Amino acid sequence: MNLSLSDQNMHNSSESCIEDDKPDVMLQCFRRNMYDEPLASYSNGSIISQLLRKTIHNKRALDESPFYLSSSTAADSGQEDQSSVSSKDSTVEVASPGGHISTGTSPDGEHPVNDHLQAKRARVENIIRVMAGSPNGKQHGENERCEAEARDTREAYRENKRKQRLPQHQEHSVGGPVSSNSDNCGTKDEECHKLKEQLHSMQRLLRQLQEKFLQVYSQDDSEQDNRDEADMAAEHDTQGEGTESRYISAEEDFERKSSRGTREYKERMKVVGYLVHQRESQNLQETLKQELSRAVNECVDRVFKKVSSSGLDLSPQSCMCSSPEMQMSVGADRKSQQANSIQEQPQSEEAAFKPHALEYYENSEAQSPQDQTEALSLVVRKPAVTPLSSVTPTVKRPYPVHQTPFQFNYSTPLHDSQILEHLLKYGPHSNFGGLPCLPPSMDRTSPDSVDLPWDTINMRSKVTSSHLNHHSRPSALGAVTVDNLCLPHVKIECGELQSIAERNPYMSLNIQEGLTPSHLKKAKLMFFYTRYPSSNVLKTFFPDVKFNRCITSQLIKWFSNFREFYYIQMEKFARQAIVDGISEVKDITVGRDSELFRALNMHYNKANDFHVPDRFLEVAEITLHEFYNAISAAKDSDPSWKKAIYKVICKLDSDVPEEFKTSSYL
DNA sequence: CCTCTGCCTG
DNA sequence: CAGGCAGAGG
Repeated sequence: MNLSLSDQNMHNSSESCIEDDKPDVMLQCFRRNMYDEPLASYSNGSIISQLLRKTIHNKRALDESPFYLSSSTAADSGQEDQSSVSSKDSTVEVASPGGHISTGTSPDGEHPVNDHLQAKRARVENIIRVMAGSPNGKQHGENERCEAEARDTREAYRENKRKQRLPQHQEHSVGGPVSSNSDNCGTKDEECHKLKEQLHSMQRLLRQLQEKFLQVYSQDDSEQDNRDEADMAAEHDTQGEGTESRYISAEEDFERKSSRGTREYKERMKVVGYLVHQRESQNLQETLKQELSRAVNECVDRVFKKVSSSGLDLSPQSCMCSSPEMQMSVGADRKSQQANSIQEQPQSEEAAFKPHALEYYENSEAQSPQDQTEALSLVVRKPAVTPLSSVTPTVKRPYPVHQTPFQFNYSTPLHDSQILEHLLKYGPHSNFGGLPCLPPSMDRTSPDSVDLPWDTINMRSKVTSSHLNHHSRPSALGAVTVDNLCLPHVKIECGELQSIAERNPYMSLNIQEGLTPSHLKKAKLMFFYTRYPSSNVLKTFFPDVKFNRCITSQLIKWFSNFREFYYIQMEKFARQAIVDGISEVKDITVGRDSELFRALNMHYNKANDFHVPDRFLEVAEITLHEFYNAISAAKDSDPSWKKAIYKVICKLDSDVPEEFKTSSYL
């Protein structure tokens, strides 16, 4: 966004770049001049250049975003909005030359190629060294030294660019002659080896930084939540208007929660992320985490603001947000992603990934759900977007299973990336298994020992089941992963979520035009409670469905079909009982081991991960008795003999648990 | 009339 | 499961 004049000039002038004519010529030139040539001279140049090429790709994606322009992108562009990084630590400086550092002007462009190569090489080395040099962010001396070195290399870089654009434009740049430093010594092989080692150490560092960062943040945020509220309010007052400032303040808010060292980690990780090819995905993760945390912070603020103004109740109970399952969809995504990263070609995915995350922020403030069409079409194949308010923000996925209830399978460890993926696709507030409602103490208990606040529903511990864990057991993994995400321990009531979802196009997308397999599964489970749900009940329990005549009748039809199957089974088993010579109705019972129950369970609860309420067994037994009696009494000769039974059964409906009302209950 | 239901069929 | 149909009920 804040392209300075000189920056634009750079773009323009670089259009004369020999090899490329694309809009991103500068990048192209940048790449070729800064990286490819010199690195190609190394034996492992291909690796590095590949890495750097990916950096360019990244940058391109980021270039479209104001958020990254202010910080991350500056590293490569050599230009930056000073104000946007003024609060950041020196680490950034390494990558962000700023406008005031003296740069060598070299209109003549007569530098020997050797100096060139060395300068470029030095730059890469410096950046790497900076990253590896002080992982704890306390070796300031080292930092400064690196900065000095980096400044030199930056100068080389600038000079390089200038060489391309200056033949015509005699830029009035300030600065002295370049000191193309070549502090390196040794052969190219040594260089190569050094680089390799540095790369490895950087990888390790990145991991450490990630961990530390997460720790620090998750520790801090709980303590600072209250203070941050006030801070945020003040900040909003003092800072400029507009969404952008909002987000900036959110970022600062986010950063305030981190220690200074952590901030340095973050900055370093940004830089490293652009350099280290192998850590590409991790870098993406980090970036996404930051952005997501920002988003969550903002949402929290909104919620609290609204709460404080409306005096709403934030009781955790009212927010039994269940976990939407992602199931195979996400699994597939995940797999493909992993496969991609293995094949080292995740660019396309990233390209489709980051921009969306950004759009999410860009649009979250002003855009109405209806306006959001383009951006999401990439993430979501289903174009239909309806503004219906929904309790649980979920985004439509490119899968027929819409609503993507997010499933945490115990047998499947979740990675941050998966959570992030979910967050990105379904919004920060798509439940991670009712996270907000559960006490932190439950978070890390063993999944099997978790006692969930479910009265009527108890999950059967079918760990191996890859199917729906319909009813969550939400917290165990969900909360943990959220912790790892450094997300604040948000306690958001569903109503608040809804209001957020209403305002946030990205989160209101889970409202579906039509019914999906998830809805069908939910309906089947509901059948355990009610055989004859009224349309009102259906509307109540499918809040994420945009009801119309067609949808309603379809849902009703479902239950009609359920009943049909149910009664067929009843009749079948009743007749079987008669055939078996059972003479007493009392001898007919329906237990969980009975064949009848198995048949029914197989139909309505195929995954067998839902604990069927005892009441359903009672009703089934009663129904079976009714059929037995009727058949025994030869009433089945009457064409409408079943109707009497229906009348009895329809009175046995019980209330569907409130938990089913959660839109993404499954 | 509309809604809901059940039955039949594919 | 969904579509079509007919019938009951408001």
